[in-house]
Amino acid sequence: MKTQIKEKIVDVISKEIKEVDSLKEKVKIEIPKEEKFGDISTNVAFLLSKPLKKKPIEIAHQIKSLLENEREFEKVEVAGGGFINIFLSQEFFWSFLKEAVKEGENYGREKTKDKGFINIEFVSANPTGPLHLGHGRGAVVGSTLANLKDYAGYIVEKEFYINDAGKQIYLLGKSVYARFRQIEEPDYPFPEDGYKGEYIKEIAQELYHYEREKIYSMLDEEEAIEFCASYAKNYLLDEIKKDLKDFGVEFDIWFSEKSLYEHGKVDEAIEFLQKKGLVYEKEGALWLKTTEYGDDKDRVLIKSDGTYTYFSADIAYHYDKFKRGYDYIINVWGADHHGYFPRLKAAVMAFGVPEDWIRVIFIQMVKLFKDGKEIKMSKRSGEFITLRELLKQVGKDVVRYIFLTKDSNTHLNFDIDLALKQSNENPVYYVQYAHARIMSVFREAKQRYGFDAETEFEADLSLLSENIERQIMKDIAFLPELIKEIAHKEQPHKLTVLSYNLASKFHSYYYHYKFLERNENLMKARLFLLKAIRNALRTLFKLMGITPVEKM
RNA sequence: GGGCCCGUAGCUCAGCUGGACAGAGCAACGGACUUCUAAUCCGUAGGUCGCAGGUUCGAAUCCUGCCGGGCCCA
Repeated sequence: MKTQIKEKIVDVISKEIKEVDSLKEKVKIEIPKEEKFGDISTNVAFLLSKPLKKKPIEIAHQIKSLLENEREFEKVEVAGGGFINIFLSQEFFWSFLKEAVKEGENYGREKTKDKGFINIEFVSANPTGPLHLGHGRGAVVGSTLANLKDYAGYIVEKEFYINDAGKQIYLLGKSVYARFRQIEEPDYPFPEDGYKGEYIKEIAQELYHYEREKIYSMLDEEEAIEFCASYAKNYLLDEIKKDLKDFGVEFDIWFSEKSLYEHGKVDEAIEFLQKKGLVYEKEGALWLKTTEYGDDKDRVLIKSDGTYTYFSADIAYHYDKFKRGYDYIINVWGADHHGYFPRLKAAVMAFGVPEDWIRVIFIQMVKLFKDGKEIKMSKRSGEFITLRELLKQVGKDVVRYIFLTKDSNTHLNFDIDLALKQSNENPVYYVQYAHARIMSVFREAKQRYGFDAETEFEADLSLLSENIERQIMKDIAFLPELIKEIAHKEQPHKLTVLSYNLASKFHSYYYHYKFLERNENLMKARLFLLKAIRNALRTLFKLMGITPVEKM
């Protein structure tokens, strides 16, 4: 809608002021914070100031007289040294209102998926333990971003990369095996750097129960460790999948690192780069010329002992993604990996894709607070609060919403006590309450008047003449565009702001006006508006993965 | 030593592809329930946008230096 209006404005101006065409890119259409500045404002006059060698305010007045004749614009004003503020006509908003009522939780959603084919990889936790809060944050950001891109017309694949081939998995096997042996021989040594969490003992117990004979009959200890590793990995992966599902996160692809080796994908990728002349040998190792693509030094693919580096596996993984034909890919990583990005990007660019084909969203740390104190977390020592525990304590909606309130690039302090409070310190309830209240009004309308707001009905929208009603209509009209902007800029955290603002306007509306009026036409008109609000809220909730509760 | 992120109201943070007096929530203070759910609403107060320069008609926003906190690498 903003783009439509921009076209319109530029078009009208260019009839008299040709210079505007070349500035089109820089023309900004904004939705002013303050009502008195209109529904839409633009900075064109400032931009034209230089080429026309006139004061912005003079140009603004000239433009005003041009725009005033357009019927979409009810009123045009000049203010603040050259801003042009435009008030849109009320009829303009009605079509959006009707659309919101008609389309439910898919209000404004792009109907054709022609924007592109993309992949978003997130969480990708090692299957060596339960998910912690950092993973949770990544899961929320990743899944919400996927929802946003989907809304905006992309075909999105969500992917989880399973690191099931490295040292960690071996160590996991060793740890489980040691706990297993300790059941009969309490003195059996536990590996010094092993995983100390209680869950290791649980897995060992399970193995002892079902596979005791089998493991003890294995002659080679390494074989037993490998068996334990594989068992534990599957066990933990199942747990991870379950946790994610309960958290409202599902994946399309579970990609195994191990499978890369098993299917010779690493060699395949290296060969591909070799043919491009980007690989060389030095000091017995095989190197990739990542410096050709902006990395600060070349990187090893195969070490002098003949083993692959983790980097080469990652290249193979991304080579696989490259061949799948995505328009671009997004990786959601913990911020501690930022140093790794330049070399991966370089390697990926070596395949022949543009720089922005691969994007990374970094997730900063989550610090957990309880009773005003920080709870330090460490996987090795086994001391941490898992995502599961947090979900059990606080609930999915609260965790998702709070994880979304901040830009993923800033540290997040998660205060458990605050999250547990069912009070106005907790914004999730505020937003959900708005939805519940509307549902309550609908129930009441049915009971009192036998009026079912869920069925299709007509309403005289001209009766929605209160100021707050106009404001709400405006919010609803602009919502789809704002969501798409958020999708484009990859800023899922802004969804919370949109939902909070809409809820806030509704709460105010609720307090000041009655919806179940004796005047049937007025009632219908207001219920129509309420239905649009409810659907707009549902649209936002769906994107954020929050439940639209009917009663609170 | 090098790199990345952050520093905005008492607290938690928006705003940062430059624009209208710097915003919100919570906390504080004062008001509003015979009403469709007060998990709500209405109002008051609160800020040298870390510091110093620079670019610009205009800087929280861009550039440089410094200070403070975090993370990664060596």
